[in-house]
Amino acid sequence: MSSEPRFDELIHAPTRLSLVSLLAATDWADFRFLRDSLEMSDSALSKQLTTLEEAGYAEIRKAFIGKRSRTSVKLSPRGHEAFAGHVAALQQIVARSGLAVLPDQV
Amino acid sequence: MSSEPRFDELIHAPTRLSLVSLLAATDWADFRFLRDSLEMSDSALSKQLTTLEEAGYAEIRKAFIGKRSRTSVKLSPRGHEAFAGHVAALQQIVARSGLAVLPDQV
DNA sequence: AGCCTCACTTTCCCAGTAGGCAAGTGCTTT
DNA sequence: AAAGCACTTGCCTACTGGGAAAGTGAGGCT
Repeated sequence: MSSEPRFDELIHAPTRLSLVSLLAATDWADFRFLRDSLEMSDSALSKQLTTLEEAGYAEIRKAFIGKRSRTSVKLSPRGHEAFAGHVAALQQIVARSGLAVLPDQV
Repeated sequence: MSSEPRFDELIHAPTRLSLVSLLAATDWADFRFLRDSLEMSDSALSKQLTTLEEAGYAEIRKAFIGKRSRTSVKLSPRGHEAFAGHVAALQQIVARSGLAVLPDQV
């Protein structure tokens, strides 16, 4: 299920690439988990999540676990699409270097 | 010969990633070839090449082909190292998602 | 009620970046 | 002498990401 290559500037930015990649691997991931895994500040993460949400790449859910609020996020289908497309674009770029032969999930 | 993963911000920037990747595939590449392949302006390319040179990632050679000057560039060993390291870092990041940038080294 | 904490969010600010455009450089050609 | 080629440099503007700190809303404590 390889997507069409489509370089996505929004996803490419270093922190977002890590973030999206992590989200792609999980279902709902919660704020603290992401913040700690990526070692970023609350504000930086919050802003990036908002960015992803506004792009339609992520869904943000605020739920109450017990009495404390917890924010969780997951990639939307569009987010998954975009990520896969971006990775395909990276493959294509890198392939030019001879470093990699395109895998194409043979 | 896979390098140690080492995310390189300098290489990561979109245009430079394409540029370095292209350089990694060639030996000496000339200015016009790069400019046309990457569809960038003279000034943008010139600046990026200077950036790569200052980082020690590229060598710039000005030669005279006939009577006209030609500028060519090639990745230095350090540049190759950094690029390979960066690709490995991307691979590592993306691997978390279950996708792959590189085919082998599963 | 008033104050504190938790879990983020938002605002303000700033440094860094990339690229367009225009002018400059060095050499050659007419 | 003027124009052209092959870049290079300077100027400027738009945009970005992150730190610091104040703000928000719900729950707890006394």
